[in-house]
Amino acid sequence: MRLITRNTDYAVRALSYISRQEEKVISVSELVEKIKVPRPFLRKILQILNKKGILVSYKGQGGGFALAKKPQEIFLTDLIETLQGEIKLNECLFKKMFCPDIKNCGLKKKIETIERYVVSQLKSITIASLSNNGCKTHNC
Amino acid sequence: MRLITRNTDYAVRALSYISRQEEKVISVSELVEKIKVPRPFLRKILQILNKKGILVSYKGQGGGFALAKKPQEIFLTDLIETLQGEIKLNECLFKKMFCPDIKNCGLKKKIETIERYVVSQLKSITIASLSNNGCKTHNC
DNA sequence: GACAAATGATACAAGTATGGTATCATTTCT
DNA sequence: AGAAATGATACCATACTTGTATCATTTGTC
Repeated sequence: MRLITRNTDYAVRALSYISRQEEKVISVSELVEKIKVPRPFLRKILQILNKKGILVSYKGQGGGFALAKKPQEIFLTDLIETLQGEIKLNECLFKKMFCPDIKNCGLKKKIETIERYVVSQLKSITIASLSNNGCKTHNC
Repeated sequence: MRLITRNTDYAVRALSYISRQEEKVISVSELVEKIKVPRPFLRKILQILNKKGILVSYKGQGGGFALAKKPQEIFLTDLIETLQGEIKLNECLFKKMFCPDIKNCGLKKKIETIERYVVSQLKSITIASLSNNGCKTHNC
């Protein structure tokens, strides 16, 4: 059970790298060379982040990707939700089918509490905070 | 990203049902009928729990499964670890390969903190607590 | 002892998610 | 015109989840 999968991890690395450069617009070629991730997969990830308004893209020669927001405004939760789907730890596996009293389910309540905590913690992590602390080139 | 998968869920239902019966030994046939889960899959799950010492089994006519521990001593973490593997939210995806300073990685530290909280919360959940609260027949 | 009822062991398979590749179209700079 | 970049999209390999199927073994009852 992983909180963060590889596409989110790659996204963090890429965004983190971009945020540390003088030039705003960074090409996929440069990213691939610097953060060592598979090129076609990274392109797919960056295109998704572009559509979601986290990156802006520039086509043509000299083009590439730039941050659409300040690094301190890009939250880890945004990346996880965009690339892995909604953060939802408490999905009841039997829905309305059998469960006679879903509202008072003890397990569900417990997991909802856990989920709220996890989300609040992840929200406190931004690209800015990751770039400034710990390992700068690879956020493992 | 799910904290609890279906096999753990089935295990919870089965153990919870067994804990509420007068008779100690319950057959798979009875469980299948009462908690409505696929028979061969449930058998596989119960066999695993038997090997792990959470259940004891009795072969032959009139046989079945009984709890090997008191309901308040069977923790949700035991079931998750047995059926889904170690609870490990913080797996670094790049290991030693590239990361220059894994010890000080800000993201890793954050996720370790979250993991400790999640595990401590799950440890507070037992078969006993699930049987006594909320929906009794189906722990959704 | 025969038979039925139960679990033990194990191999197989469908469905889904993750991680990744390949290709062609489009835009833009020079 | 041509090169360099992204956009869109189809495809593929692998692993994990969620099962199914089958035969062997044990045990209680007649």
